[in-house]
Amino acid sequence: MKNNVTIAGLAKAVGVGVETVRYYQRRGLLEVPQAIGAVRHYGPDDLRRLSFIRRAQGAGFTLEEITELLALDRTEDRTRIHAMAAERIAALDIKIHELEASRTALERLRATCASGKGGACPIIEAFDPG
Amino acid sequence: MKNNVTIAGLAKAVGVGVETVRYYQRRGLLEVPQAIGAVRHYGPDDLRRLSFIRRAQGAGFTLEEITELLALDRTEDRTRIHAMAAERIAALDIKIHELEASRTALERLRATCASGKGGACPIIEAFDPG
DNA sequence: ATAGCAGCCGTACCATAGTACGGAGTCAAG
DNA sequence: CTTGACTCCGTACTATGGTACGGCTGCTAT
Repeated sequence: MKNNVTIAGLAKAVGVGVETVRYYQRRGLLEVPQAIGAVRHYGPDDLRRLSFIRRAQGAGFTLEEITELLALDRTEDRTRIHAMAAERIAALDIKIHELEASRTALERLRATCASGKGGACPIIEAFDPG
Repeated sequence: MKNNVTIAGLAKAVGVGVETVRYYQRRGLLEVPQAIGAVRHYGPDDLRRLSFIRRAQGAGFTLEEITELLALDRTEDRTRIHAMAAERIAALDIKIHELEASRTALERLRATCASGKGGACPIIEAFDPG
């Protein structure tokens, strides 16, 4: 488990900014590693943790929830983890359906307004039956 | 086209707060109707417009984009409308796939951590192959 | 006619998730 | 042994989309 990159390397590996990493440290999502000399060095653990944060955000968890998930990872409170996962899946299902409905409405709008000219292209009505 | 509700009625009809309606007025998304006496009254047009704003938000348009859409509704610039719809559909497709991938990962996590006790319940790894 | 709720207005404040900035220290190469 | 890039740190600022507050006024019911 060699610790060999500094903050910029870590950030780049996950596609975030240095300031974002520091922000996560401040919020307690990432721990601040021991400095070798005056500069911190990061290893694979930090990388996996940071990747996880990003993916969890993609799943719709807030940073606060992710903080809790990371804490749960240490305690292994399965009940709570299970509940949080289930809750998020339910929210995702709703969201996905909403987005699909929006997509349908937009597709309809696109089709209606595709022809060159003349006639109605009713934006406001486009979402009505959605 | 009778104008018969005040701001609270309008807000309630769409499920937003009065302050939100006022906020949209300030941003130019909703026009401020003529006051009858000192109080504004809102009609079906305002209702449709406000509903549209909410639905468009649901489709992922920002308030700024919605402002543009509402302007386009007057000019009927089909090309621009078409482009905005297409752009948003593309973004929705990406988003929907992301959420579906997240859902799969969460489902896996939920399954893994469902059993009562013992063994790993690896939260951080849950999203890895996702 | 008067209490009290609604509406109106401007301004201020909130949450979330960063992003920027400026100064000081540090490390590695030329 | 200096230059330049990078790090560290605290603080401040940003964007987005609201939400709250307080003073004033005017409509309505009792």
